[in-house]
Amino acid sequence: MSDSVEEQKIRKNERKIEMTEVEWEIMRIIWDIEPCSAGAVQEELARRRMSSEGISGKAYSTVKTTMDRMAEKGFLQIEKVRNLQLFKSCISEVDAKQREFRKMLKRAFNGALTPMMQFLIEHEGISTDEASQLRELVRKSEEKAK
Amino acid sequence: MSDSVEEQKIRKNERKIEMTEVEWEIMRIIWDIEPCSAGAVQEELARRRMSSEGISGKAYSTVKTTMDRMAEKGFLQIEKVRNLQLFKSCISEVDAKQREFRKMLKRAFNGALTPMMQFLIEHEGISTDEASQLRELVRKSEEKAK
DNA sequence: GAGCATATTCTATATATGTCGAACATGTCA
DNA sequence: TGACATGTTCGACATATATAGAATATGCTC
Repeated sequence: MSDSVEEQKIRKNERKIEMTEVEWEIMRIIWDIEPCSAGAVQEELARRRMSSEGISGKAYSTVKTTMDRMAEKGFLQIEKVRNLQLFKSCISEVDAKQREFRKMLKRAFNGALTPMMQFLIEHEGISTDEASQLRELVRKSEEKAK
Repeated sequence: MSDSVEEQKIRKNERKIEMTEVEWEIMRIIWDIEPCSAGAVQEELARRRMSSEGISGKAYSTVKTTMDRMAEKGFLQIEKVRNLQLFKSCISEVDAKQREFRKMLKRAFNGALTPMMQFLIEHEGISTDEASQLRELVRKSEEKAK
């Protein structure tokens, strides 16, 4: 029994949305320069990759295809101006970070913050500086909560 | 110009190793009951999925295929006993957590801890309880570092 | 030794992702 | 108006992942 087109669409929209590495690279650029064309993103991507890791960029069509797919997934929004397309983000940076963080937390720490913190201190070599900074942050947040 | 088989193998081994969601599910079980057979993992997976999310398990062959691939990737190790295979983990829980955490940190926070902490306090609604617990942890870690 | 239970291997499909070339469209400027 | 620069669309292929049925092997029990 094959599903109807409708059912497939529903499944498609319901499917868990995760950003891949390349998608993150693109999103970061979009957040910086939106609204922008695919070409602009492709160039900026090449620039960043070159300067940060010395690796080559990607072909225009590669970037464009990825961006089109991101639009389908609801990460991006396309606005037509004449025959051009301008891309804008549909999710905020905060939102994306939150999703990424929570995914990690769920996978690796059963969704709980405290065990993660414990882990950080035990295994991630949190520096004294970072620790006191952290303590400061926590103190402030406690104050604010009062 | 196509690559030689050797080159393909090298690329294969060099490729970035990430655990997918299903692989995490399986790894968690392995860490708990290793050394173990694929069948045992499949049964335990069904049990956990049912009790935690009320969703169905997966066919034996699905689990087995995934586990074989995990062995290829170096997550698992197969030990033959007669005609049976016993699986063991090749990476520790700590190691896996570390990888997952760092991947998230790199993607979403440019690899730096402090911005992540800031983010947590601002957006993840760290509770007063968690905050003081955290503060306690930090205090202890500072003492130890002395 | 025949058959059952269990395990392994092989094969196959669908979807996602990464990658890109080629063809086609169109606004601009000499 | 015709060439060029820039964009868009289409199609294609490789690999990864998720999924699972079918065929095959084999140890054990009666």
